[in-house]
Amino acid sequence: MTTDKKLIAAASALLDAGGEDAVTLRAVGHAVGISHNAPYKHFKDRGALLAAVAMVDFAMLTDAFCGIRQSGAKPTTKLKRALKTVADYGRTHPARYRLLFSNADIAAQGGEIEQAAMMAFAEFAAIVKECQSKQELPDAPNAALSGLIYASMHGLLDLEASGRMRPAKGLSSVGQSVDLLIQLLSPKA
Amino acid sequence: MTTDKKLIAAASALLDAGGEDAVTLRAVGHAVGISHNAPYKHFKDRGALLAAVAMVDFAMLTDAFCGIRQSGAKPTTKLKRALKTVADYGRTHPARYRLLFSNADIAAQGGEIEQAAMMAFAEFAAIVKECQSKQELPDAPNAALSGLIYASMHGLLDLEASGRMRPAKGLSSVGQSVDLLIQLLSPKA
DNA sequence: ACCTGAACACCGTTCAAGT
DNA sequence: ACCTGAACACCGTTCAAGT
Repeated sequence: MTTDKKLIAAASALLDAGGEDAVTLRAVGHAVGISHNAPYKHFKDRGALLAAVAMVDFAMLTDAFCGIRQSGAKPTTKLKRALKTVADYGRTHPARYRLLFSNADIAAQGGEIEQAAMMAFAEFAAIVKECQSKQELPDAPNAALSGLIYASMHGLLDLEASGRMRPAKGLSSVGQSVDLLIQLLSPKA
Repeated sequence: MTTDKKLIAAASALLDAGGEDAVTLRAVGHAVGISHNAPYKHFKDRGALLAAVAMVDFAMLTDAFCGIRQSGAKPTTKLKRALKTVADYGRTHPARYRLLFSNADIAAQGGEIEQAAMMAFAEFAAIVKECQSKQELPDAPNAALSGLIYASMHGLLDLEASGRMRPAKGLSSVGQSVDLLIQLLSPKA
């Protein structure tokens, strides 16, 4: 494995283990067995290394969505699976999820990262479109509806991750809330 | 004004001016005219100072929601106004908004801050309940529906603030997306 | 009670120097 | 081309000392 890949893998592992603050260049360098400033020969700065982690994960999500879309399941099942994929990823790797969907510095780097994000969204939107074709979701503009559904999912996950989904709020779980949303959005239900 | 209040005001201003990273105890102390470690006599640590800022803002949102609820407007108008209040606050003070709704460390402090958050949510839920009573929103459990609507709003705002609401995604604006949500949720529309 | 200055253990980043 | 060690300008936090 090249040093670049090793650095990305180390940063990814540190994100899972201790959150974004744990990803210091000193810790990353130490994990790979090089000095704390050697990463600068592979990435412009700390932000670029984190963006590289995000790139890998966006590609993974795109693949996952694509696999679900090409499966033989019925549209709403595909949608629920796609949303569950996101929820599982967000819960298992909260710091990495935030990198992809909540970190302004990452998005500000534009270019490759923005394209990777748009590819993942396009796959998601394609699944939503299938639901719309089968009249299982309303006839709103596909991008707007897909964005709204994704944003709802994101809001639920972010509130949960930051400890704001208290049972007292009636938000017993992200899964239940998503199911409620899809049910309420279903035409004529 | 007591030193405590001055520190909170200074931290709040620094959040608006330069984001969370700009709120260093050195900068806060300097703004108030004391040394960089004097704040420790008023707040346990940097996190407690930020939590105090969040407390003030939660109370402000609670008041705003309460005022809207007691107005003579029709329920859906109240709901839209409440959501617009949140959107305006989130856009004008993004760093402070994140403190209230995205910062895990703040929520983890529990106690007072959690209670302040729940009071704001209760006011919001009361407005949603009025909409439900007038059959303008579906007959789902109030807390679950309120949480879902708020989470959607939060997801839209967070994605926008972090630079992920590209027009290409069909999410031309948070306002339009919120309107779409309320329209789609309206029974028999 | 409230504040100060020095100090400690960290950061990201830069740079001269090595191979 | 890739790496190292020292250095710089920051942090949050602690502590002894002052009033």
